[in-house]
Amino acid sequence: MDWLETRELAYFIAVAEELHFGRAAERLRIAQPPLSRAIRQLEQRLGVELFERTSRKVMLTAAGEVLLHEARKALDAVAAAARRTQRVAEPKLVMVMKPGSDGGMLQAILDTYATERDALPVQVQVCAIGEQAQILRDGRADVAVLHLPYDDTSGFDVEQLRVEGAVAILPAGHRYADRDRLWMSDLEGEPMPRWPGMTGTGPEVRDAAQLMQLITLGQMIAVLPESARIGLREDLVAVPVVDGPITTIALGWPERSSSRAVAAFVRAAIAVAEKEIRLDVGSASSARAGLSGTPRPAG
Amino acid sequence: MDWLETRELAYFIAVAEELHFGRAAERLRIAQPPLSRAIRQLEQRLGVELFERTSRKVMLTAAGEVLLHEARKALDAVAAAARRTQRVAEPKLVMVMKPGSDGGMLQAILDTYATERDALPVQVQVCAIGEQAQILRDGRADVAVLHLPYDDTSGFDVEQLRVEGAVAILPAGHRYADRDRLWMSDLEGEPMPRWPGMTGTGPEVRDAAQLMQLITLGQMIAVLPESARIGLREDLVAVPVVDGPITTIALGWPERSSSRAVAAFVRAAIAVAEKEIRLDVGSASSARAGLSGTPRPAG
DNA sequence: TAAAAATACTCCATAGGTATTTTAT
DNA sequence: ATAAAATACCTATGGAGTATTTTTA
Repeated sequence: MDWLETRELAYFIAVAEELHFGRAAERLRIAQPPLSRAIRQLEQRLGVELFERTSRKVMLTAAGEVLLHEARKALDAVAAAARRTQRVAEPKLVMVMKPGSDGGMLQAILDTYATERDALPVQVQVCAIGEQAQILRDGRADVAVLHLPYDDTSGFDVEQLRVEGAVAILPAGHRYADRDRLWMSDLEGEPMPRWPGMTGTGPEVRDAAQLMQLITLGQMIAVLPESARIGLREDLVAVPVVDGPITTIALGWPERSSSRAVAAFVRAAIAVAEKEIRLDVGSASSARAGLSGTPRPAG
Repeated sequence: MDWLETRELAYFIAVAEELHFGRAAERLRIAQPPLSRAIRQLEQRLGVELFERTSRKVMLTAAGEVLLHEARKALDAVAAAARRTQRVAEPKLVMVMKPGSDGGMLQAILDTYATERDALPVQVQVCAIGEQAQILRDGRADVAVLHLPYDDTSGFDVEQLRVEGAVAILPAGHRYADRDRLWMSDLEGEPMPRWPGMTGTGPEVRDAAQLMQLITLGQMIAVLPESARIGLREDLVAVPVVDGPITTIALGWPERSSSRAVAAFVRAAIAVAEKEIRLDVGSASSARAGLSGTPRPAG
């Protein structure tokens, strides 16, 4: 054999993440000695030291860091291969999004899609913030609603749907609640949420409901894309932030996809987004830009 | 185990490509029966039929087509994991390009790169036409010079370096050899080369030297990016084709790369390309466009 | 009837387990 | 002294080989 086996990569990742052979073995539900041997063997096969180990501490070498990175990508691809193959049997399109991230376009997209010739039943899967990319990468979903530049789009083809400005979400009684617009500088010093996986200060927030709760309680405020207005609790207000971050709502799908169903979904989404913009011409609150240059799926 | 093994995917690909268990087994250097069993087992594990087989013919099912596509991506990723890990030990940057595809910028890029703090020794690997993407994908190279829209960039991050117009390469005695410019319509009916992997008519051509030879012999002409002028044989002439295809010379590297060396190389290439354009302002023969919007490697 | 895949069986390489030793803090 | 990795040794799963049967064009 001249190839690395999936099992070896999975074992390596477990050890690299735990930095402890015993715990990693437990996680893998095997005993510690075979794991030690497997890693040694992997190192010999690659001709490279992956860990520096003493009896007290396990550390990744530079080569180990690279393999951790690459092995994750490889295992994602292997998992995706299995999932996407199995999904052929039960034809449906799985779309993943975080709650409320569709800017109110989803219903129209689904309706338009349903009229397409290549349409399949759509299963909308709602996930936690920041999870979409991983779910798309390992084959659990076929399409994702992404927010640029926040979500990592590498490895995906992407089509931008809409560009949104920012609004500040404030408790109704906030001193800025009556303002008709704000600047970022107005908000300096206000506590802001920290999303999972992001670094920074402030309390970590897992989802929007949690965030809104904290804002209501006066613990923090947040600057969000303007579509956060949709379905806002009545004890909160949204004030445009003129120089706030611009967000792009986009659709992502696996690179080099050959799925007609995905292609049809993307077409439907673009049609809806373009229709919206046409209705919206002249409004300062919404604009569409930078749409070309992204390849669409084949078919 | 709940994951597919690399071996199973490799076996599957062999059968899917040969559509014949005996030949596939030979290629894999194993006997036919274990291969049949392995594929059956894979089908059972996935719960999906991958082949329709009779004793006379083997055909891929729809699910099989999907798996072939996905398994190739997955095995590329596994191979890349091994190669990139091993390469940490012998630190160098491998750059892959097809001959003459650098538009004359390479020397300057290498010189600029050498002055960067994160620079490593560079090994320039010259490959056949259309091979760059695969070599980058399976980890044999760290960076590639690509020609858009001809090379498939999916799975890579890309930075555009220069946009080029087209020239027709003609034998010195050709009836258009003295023209100072041409239109595509002038060239209708002329025999043109067919590149490997591309469909179309005309004799297949593997590399530029071969192509130039055939043009010299009056067997064909070619429309190429204008940098093909560099080092042109003296028995050939290049005439601008006003409405010919526009080519972009770009640098590609693995998505989500975290290599400082790659990042430095990309910086150097961009610096050189931008300097060239500054020198070139006002010239009609060269322009740079659409540079932004592509992420650069981290680090 | 013949080419090719599937079955039957046998064997052995190796993944994995248990008991123990070594090592570095 | 002790936590944790490595080593020694054993077991058994399952991958691969040979011989044979089944299938269908």
